[in-house]
Amino acid sequence: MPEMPEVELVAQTLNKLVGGRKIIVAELLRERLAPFNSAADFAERLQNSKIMRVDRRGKHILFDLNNGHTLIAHLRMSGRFMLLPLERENPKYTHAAFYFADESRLVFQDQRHFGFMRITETGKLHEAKELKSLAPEPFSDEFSPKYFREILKTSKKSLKEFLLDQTKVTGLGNIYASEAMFLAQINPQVSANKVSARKAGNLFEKIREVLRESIAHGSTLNVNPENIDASYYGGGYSFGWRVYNRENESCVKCGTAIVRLKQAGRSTYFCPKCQK
DNA sequence: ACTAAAGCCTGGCTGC
DNA sequence: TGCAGCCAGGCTTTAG
Repeated sequence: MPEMPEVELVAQTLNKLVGGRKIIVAELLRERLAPFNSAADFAERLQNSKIMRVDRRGKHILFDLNNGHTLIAHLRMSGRFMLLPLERENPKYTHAAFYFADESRLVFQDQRHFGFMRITETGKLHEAKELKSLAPEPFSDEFSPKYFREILKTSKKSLKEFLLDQTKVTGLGNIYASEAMFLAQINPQVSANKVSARKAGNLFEKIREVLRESIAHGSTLNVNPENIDASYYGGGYSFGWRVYNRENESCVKCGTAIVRLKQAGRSTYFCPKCQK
């Protein structure tokens, strides 16, 4: 569900809330959450490990443990973390729980069961299949206008589908892909390899802009530990969408009705006048 | 090698 | 009020 800015904020918040804390006991309550680790293995690798820090790669959250392991977690559509006091019961759809010495616990809750976790050796983290084919981080030097122009040339997919491909560009999801194409005034149906160098350069800037803007909005929110994803469910950025979820509403630039179309089964929103 | 569709799940909303 | 059908910000797997 969340895209890169939301995952970034969740990771930052987790780092503040549980970074430096030691997991006394871990429970995998739904085995399929971590299909590559048995429940026993999962519990054993986390037990008595200290969370050194919490980071992000793409839309993955990484818990760096002091025992040579890293817990990879992906929220997918509906996953969320909550830090609960002892007296609070696990909410419905709690699939994992990590207990700390003060008896508070971090739970992972996921209504739609799409999220997943995996514990891997930190030394082999870059080999993990979830991470190894991800494109460079959007704010890294490696993700450059030149990289972006050249990778665009390799794909005949529609620009929208291309932007959602995490091996080409990492971090964008359905919302920010639409938003970035609107700001860059490019039609989402154009083939990736047909985007001109000038437009590609512009889109590159707009991708960074929407991500930066969203992080800035979310980070001003007061995040409730019991709902660590509050930054995007209740957050301010959803009010700032220019085209996303605005079918038939007026374009903020020219007043034309925003159009929704389906690409690869997903909704894309765009202004047919501004994005010819 | 590509692309398209199905699949994983639950729940909320819309329209009849 | 009930119910069918559609929708959901992600990603993988299977079929073609």
